[in-house]
Amino acid sequence: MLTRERKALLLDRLAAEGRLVATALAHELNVSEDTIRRDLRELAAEGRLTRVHGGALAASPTHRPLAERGALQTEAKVRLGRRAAELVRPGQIVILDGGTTHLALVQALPRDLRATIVTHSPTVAAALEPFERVDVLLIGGTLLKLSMVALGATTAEAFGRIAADLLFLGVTGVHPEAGLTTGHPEEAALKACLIRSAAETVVLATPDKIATTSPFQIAPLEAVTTLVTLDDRPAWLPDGVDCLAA
Amino acid sequence: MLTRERKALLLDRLAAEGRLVATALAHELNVSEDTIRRDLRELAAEGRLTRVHGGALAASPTHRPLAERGALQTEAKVRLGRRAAELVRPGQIVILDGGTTHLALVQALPRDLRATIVTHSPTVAAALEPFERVDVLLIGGTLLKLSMVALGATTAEAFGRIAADLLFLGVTGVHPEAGLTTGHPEEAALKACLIRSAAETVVLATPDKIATTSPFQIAPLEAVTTLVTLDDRPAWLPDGVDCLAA
DNA sequence: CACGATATTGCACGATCATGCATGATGTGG
DNA sequence: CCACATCATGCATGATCGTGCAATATCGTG
Repeated sequence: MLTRERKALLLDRLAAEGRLVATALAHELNVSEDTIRRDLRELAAEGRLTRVHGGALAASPTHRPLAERGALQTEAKVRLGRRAAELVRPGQIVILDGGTTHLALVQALPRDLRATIVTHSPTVAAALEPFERVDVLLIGGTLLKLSMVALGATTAEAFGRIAADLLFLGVTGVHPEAGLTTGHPEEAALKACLIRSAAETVVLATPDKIATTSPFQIAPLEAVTTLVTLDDRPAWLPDGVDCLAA
Repeated sequence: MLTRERKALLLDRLAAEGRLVATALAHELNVSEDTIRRDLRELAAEGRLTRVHGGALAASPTHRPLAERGALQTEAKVRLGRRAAELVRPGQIVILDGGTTHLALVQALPRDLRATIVTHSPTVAAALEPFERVDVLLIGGTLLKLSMVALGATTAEAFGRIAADLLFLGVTGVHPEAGLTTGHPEEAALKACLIRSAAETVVLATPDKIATTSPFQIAPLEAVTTLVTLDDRPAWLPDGVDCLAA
């Protein structure tokens, strides 16, 4: 039996019976208990069920709407998010910028991740609700409706007091000469603050953003530590910048 | 039977019958009384029930995770939200506390409302996205997963700098003697800050919160300007407090 | 086809959890 | 005050868990 097939069967069974018992399933499916435990652990990390001692129970239903909203994500963003989620190490302090791409990133994080996430996006913060072991630091400010992030002097000041390990930065343009750009002047200024507050800067760029520019510059390309894309590394990317293909 | 499953069953039974008898449950579930006692002890430690000699009684309601109660976006909350939304006048500065009831309030606001809304709940902030003419001031802080609101010194300080016209306050208990109460000490302290930051305080109370208490007091009943309920005005409500039936 | 990379599985190990029992303490009702 | 039920605690036992490791299968690529 295929692994994915077995996992699907586990979820079906869970939906039907409301609970799963590891030992019974191992015997029934003729695999070791280790394998079943592994399956359950992985499904739990995806938030599809709740792991308990001896088996698993159905996940609390409130966390479903998140999964549904995830359906509106484009394939590209989901892939970028998954790849980027692998960059987060346990215990790190991570700044998450706003935007649907980073929402996809959140959805790709393992449910049992232990980390501190700093964000000025209420949408991202709300999506972090199911992650019990993640400490969330919400940065306030005046909300910009267009991109749903907090802006303003207090926001910048708050980020100035933070030294994070990792920053996931949202941009609307990545260009050989213009560097990182976005469509709103205050947002650009704040994003520059974010870069200063983190040791490493990761930019997730869907193909439509590569080699394009928006009116307001955030920083030169050299400010980026890692660029995550779907395609191959652009030739014009500076040597100091890593490039990961999702 | 799985341990967690058994605990869930105990809570269900408690909700249905209002009390639990240890010996009877031990016999019924085919486990020793020690096990049942252990379960009850642990559930009591989590605040999900009140331990008494011989069994357990229902605990004061809902200082449970948002996830568990949020699932039921009940008719009651929608009605309360609709009634409360009528209290908001154009141009006002309004503080919105967290909680599903206030989420219902947001849904009931007119889409063309022009106002400033201040909130420390990312969930509420996210729900305000479609309101183009509403300015949203997001207050940051450390996010409490249980109720999904920002807490901490910076949060309180930020509210201290605000003078709002109207506050919609979330509580888990409205009681003639204990006053307004909630299930988390820091939350209670912050809610007291909110009251000081607003000229008028409105409390939306579903029937399960009326005449009940939670462990931590926010303020006496006199701090309330208007109480919005589903039923008639409670007799014990101080004279200075208005009461609206939704 | 050959080769390395990756995924999957089972096993071993020490750690943790759940359970029932014994014991002495505490509460309850007469 | 006594008899009895209930309780908390410590302990032993077996089940379950997570991790690291090795064997095998599968995949991708040249």
